[in-house]
Amino acid sequence: MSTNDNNKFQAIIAHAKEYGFVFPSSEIYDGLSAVYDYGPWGSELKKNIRDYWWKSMTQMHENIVGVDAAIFMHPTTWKASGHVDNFSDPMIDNKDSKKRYRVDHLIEAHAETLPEQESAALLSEMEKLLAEEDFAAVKKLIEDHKIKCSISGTANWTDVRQFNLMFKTEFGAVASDNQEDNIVYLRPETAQGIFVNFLNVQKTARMKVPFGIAQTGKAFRNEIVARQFIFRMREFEQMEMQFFCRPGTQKEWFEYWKNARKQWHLSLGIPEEKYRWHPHAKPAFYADNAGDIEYEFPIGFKEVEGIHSRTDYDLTQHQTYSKKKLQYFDNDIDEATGKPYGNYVPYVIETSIGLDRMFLLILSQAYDEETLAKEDGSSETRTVLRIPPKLAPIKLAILPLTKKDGLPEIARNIMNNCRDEFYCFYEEKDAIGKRYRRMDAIGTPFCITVDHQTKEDNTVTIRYRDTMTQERLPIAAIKELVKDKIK
RNA sequence: GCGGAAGUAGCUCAGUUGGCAGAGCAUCAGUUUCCCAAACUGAAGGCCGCGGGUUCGAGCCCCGUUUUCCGCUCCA
Repeated sequence: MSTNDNNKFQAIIAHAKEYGFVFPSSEIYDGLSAVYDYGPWGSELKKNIRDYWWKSMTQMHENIVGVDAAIFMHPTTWKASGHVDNFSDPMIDNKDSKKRYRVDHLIEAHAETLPEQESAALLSEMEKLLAEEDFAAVKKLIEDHKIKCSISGTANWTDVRQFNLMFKTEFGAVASDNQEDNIVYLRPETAQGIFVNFLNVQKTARMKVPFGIAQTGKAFRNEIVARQFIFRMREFEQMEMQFFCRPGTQKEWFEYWKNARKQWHLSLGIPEEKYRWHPHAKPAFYADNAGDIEYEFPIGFKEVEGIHSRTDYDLTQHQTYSKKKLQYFDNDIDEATGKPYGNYVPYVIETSIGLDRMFLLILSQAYDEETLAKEDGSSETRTVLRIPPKLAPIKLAILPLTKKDGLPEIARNIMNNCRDEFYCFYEEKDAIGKRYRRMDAIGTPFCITVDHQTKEDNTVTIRYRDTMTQERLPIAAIKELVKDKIK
């Protein structure tokens, strides 16, 4: 990462706050670490990205429908998904080397150096203590076995700490005698809300495999370190689609979605060379193929979207834990046997994109400090957000050149005529140049200016954000022109 | 969580050896302005992150704390 690019990242963060896109959460109380709020133009931009994704998934695919599942889910959901067991790893730090270890990895590595019997005894003791969450005893176990850090060679350890990646909260007003009964989790991914509704959706919307279920919504992960602005937050929004297909066809569907998702990104006019496909060398245990779509942020190539072939893992797990059949009866004829494919648990291809990351992607791609040569030979800087018009928070600014001679009235009429189709913004304060630059800074792609000629022939000028060029056009043509450009 | 740096007006930043809290831009009111951050006049804006300490006196020195950034660490 070059210093320059880091400066650009800092500039984007400052710009996002200054112009009402993203604020630190609870800022008057000194903020809350790694939590952010979206401001007036940020919430519009975020909504537009979400809408664009939603429409491209549901409206544009006859075999994909949406759901909006609750954030709270039955606690067993997370036992079935594996999050309860795999999403909390006790850690320990060596005070000398500052190296952090997962406790189980540290002890297992030591066990491998021991004779078989001792090794087995150590591991069973470790598992017993971890299951009881007796971390003081786990630390004693490490000390008693004189387990050392491979870097510092010392056994100078911190206490064992647990990092639960899922947030817990209490459910219901009255505390139960058994507190465990009251615990619910804030979902760490939206996907499970889709899986548990698999049959509800399939039956009620009369979907036939292959089909997909889309969902957008908040998810929560108590990251050990959450940083880099809105790139890694503890509360974030996902846009996920789970695509259910016949077992054996998952490879071709994986390729299909990998390509389709790439095309979605390119449809926003973002250059292909800013993207990279990163295949996972070792996919998670439940997946048979996985990879990420990475984008070159100012802080380097980072994951924006993951595409995973999740096999039948999730549905099978929920089937086991719920004791409910989660199968699909496929009436299509298998050419190999001449009979219907029959009952099976579908395989799943997941596409999962971070809405906040996509937001940061759009900002990173759009942010530009353009140097303009002035007539007197000097130069000035124009800060402009080249947001794709279809995603821009404000589509059209309507500006009377002066605030008298009846120009504001004409501008107001144009505003009233257009605002039901797209987001318009009216402003009569300050010199026209300053108003143009303010619109540049929040990414408004088009500005209409009403001048004295308007009173004579009902024409106005339209000024384009990216080129700063202007054209004259009749008032009657404005609405269609903008609608066409934001399509 | 560890190490380093930083926190002064809405924003960007000055602030001398420890001696009255400052500028530009932005904001508000008014005048003037016919196309790219215009000019003039005036106004408002501050617990100098927070809490202690040293001192006659602290934005400045010391300790603690918090937030942010950078580097580790972690990451389905």
